[in-house]
Amino acid sequence: MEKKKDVTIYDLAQELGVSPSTVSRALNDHASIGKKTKKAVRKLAESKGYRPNTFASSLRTNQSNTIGVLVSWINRPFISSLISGIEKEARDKGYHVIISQSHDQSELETENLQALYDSRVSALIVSLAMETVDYRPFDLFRKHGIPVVFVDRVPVLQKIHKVHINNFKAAFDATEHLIAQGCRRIAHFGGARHQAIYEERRAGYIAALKKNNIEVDNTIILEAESLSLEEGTRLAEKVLDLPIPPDGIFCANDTAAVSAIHCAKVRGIKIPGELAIIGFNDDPICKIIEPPLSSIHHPAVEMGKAAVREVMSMLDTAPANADALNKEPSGGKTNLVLETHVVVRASSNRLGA
Amino acid sequence: MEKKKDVTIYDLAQELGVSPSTVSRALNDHASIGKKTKKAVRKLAESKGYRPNTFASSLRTNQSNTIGVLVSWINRPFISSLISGIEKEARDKGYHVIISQSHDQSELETENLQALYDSRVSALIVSLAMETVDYRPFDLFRKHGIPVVFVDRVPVLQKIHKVHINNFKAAFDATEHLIAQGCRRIAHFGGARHQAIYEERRAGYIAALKKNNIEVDNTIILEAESLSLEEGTRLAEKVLDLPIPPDGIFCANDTAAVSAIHCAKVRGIKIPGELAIIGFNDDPICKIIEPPLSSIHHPAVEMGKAAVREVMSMLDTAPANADALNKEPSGGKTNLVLETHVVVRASSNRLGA
DNA sequence: ATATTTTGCGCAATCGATTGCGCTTAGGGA
DNA sequence: TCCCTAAGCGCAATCGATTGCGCAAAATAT
Repeated sequence: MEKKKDVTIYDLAQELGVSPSTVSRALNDHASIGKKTKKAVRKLAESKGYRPNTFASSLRTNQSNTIGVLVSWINRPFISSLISGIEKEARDKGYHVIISQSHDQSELETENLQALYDSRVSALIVSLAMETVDYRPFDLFRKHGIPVVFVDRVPVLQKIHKVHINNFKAAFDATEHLIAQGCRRIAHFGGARHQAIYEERRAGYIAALKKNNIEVDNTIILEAESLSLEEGTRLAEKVLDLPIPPDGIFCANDTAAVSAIHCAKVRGIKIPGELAIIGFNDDPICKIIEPPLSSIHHPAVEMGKAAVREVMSMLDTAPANADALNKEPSGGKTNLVLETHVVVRASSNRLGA
Repeated sequence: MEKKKDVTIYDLAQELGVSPSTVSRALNDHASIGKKTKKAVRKLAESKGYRPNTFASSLRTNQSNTIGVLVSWINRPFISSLISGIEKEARDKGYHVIISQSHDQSELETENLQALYDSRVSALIVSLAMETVDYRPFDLFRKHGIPVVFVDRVPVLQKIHKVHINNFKAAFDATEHLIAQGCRRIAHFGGARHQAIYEERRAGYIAALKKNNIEVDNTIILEAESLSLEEGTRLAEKVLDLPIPPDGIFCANDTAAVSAIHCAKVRGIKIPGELAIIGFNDDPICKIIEPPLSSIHHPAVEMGKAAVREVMSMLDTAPANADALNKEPSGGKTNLVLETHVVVRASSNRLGA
């Protein structure tokens, strides 16, 4: 076993008979170093297998070239695709990605926030925990000029950077789709209303009803904590037990929609004939379940990439956080809205178009 | 906006009238510091919101408290659960997790390996890319005494640390289950054979046939590159087009099994009556598809956690990689095999047990 | 009361890369 | 030929935490 001490710029400097500063600048393509010197340094660095010590560099420059990612659960279809996109885009730009999950709990979220801050991430990409209503923990980053970009589950604040979709419109479209299929009594299974995305989906749903002169009936507008399979089942049974059950359901996620389909099938209710159903997210299960589930397609991977690009541009304009004293650090705002569209499948297709 | 210079141990030292060394040792609970001093230091650190600079610490100690994770694709059910487990266990032990994906390409895998090495991860957890047959790039870590633990898709080497399942047995069980259900002509959809897990599953399948005196027919043992939905469909059509189609299929993953189910249904083949099917992984879709898909349950989250625990114990026994000169660094080996079990669902349940 | 440990801390070097400032030398202009 | 500019590099400090060695004061032994 070799004792393989890593080679440093000092080793290179000594071997070339120049100073470490020169080596450093040569490697960083600094303007004040001669062509031939640069070439020589790089060649030797290459041949000796020099690898910069990122700790030393980070210590000096106080930046890590790392993007922190904070999400609820990694093992959810939408989130894992989001992260996949983030990782790819970030790595292409020479950044590392360090992840952590909040398990949808605000407390864990705050802890992880602190940990990510401690590890001096260059920037942060966040999809909020379901519980979160207090955004103050994020000020830690704002105060230090560290870019924060929210994705999907974004706070209801104006002066922040966010990458998301138009939930109102998507929900509106989904609902109008059901209406177009002839539904006149449409239920809605939503998520916690303090989370903007769910409130907006609900609002879009209601707007669509109103526009089409359909009465808004609160007895068929239900709210779930987590929209899990179990909760979906509970909600589905609730509305199907009603004296006048709905003839359509718009679910704020696919999981609950799947439960609804199961429930309906168990009861012998015809889908979409007697009950049309549409979900949200376009998870893989949509194509698997029977009947295939209509849904709102969500550009997960692209959202991840877009978030990274957003982070990069923020990093460019508001450089080192050491300079963050005078200029409002991430004072600007962005509101990147990605496109969604209704994916019509058998669960809601009555017209057979 | 505050200029908020981070507080350092020097600040604390000055304010307390002690030396930085004392502060450092007090914070690290070093034995040679008095009780009262420790208490005082900690209290001040707390009140001033001191946060250690991990770069400085890492530079000095040459270790990052970070675990690198290298997988094929993050957005796959099994992998995302694996990572979820890794993240949780690692963070509980004060480690960060930095992830990267190989997209199942050896080249990208090697690149990411280098990047992870450059970022001086304390240890590495890997699930191989489908393509990978050359394990030499991993020597980089071995040579420097950095623990490497392989998970699930592990190399066919002896002297390494791995956490996986008994693929042979799982496949054997799956196949025997089909046999027990009365199947006598069982097809197998496998993955690339140079990947041990697929070769083992294939071997387990064959062993089960032989043990039950069933002829091994190579025309119904197929191999796929990636076992995707599309490939699954292709393979399914191939065997169902045969003069004597199979009465059972054991798929090396659930995705391909889902395709098989679809194909069979399209052709009006009764499942499980005329064709019993079992998959592998127990992905969420198993419960969703109709009929529900039997599968091999894979403890994904637990595998992730186990891998982290394994890494930790390696870190304990073979401490700093600076000492790695004399003692064979990660010279030992581990072969942690987690339990799997057959989950019987309708797709293979002919006896109605 | 003197000698000997033990306890508690400080000094200063170190980890490797970065960078402001200044010096040297080559080249151009008058 | 002399002065000046700019190109090309080096010096040394710096980032913040860690640690081997050494010293002084307090505690215990003789």
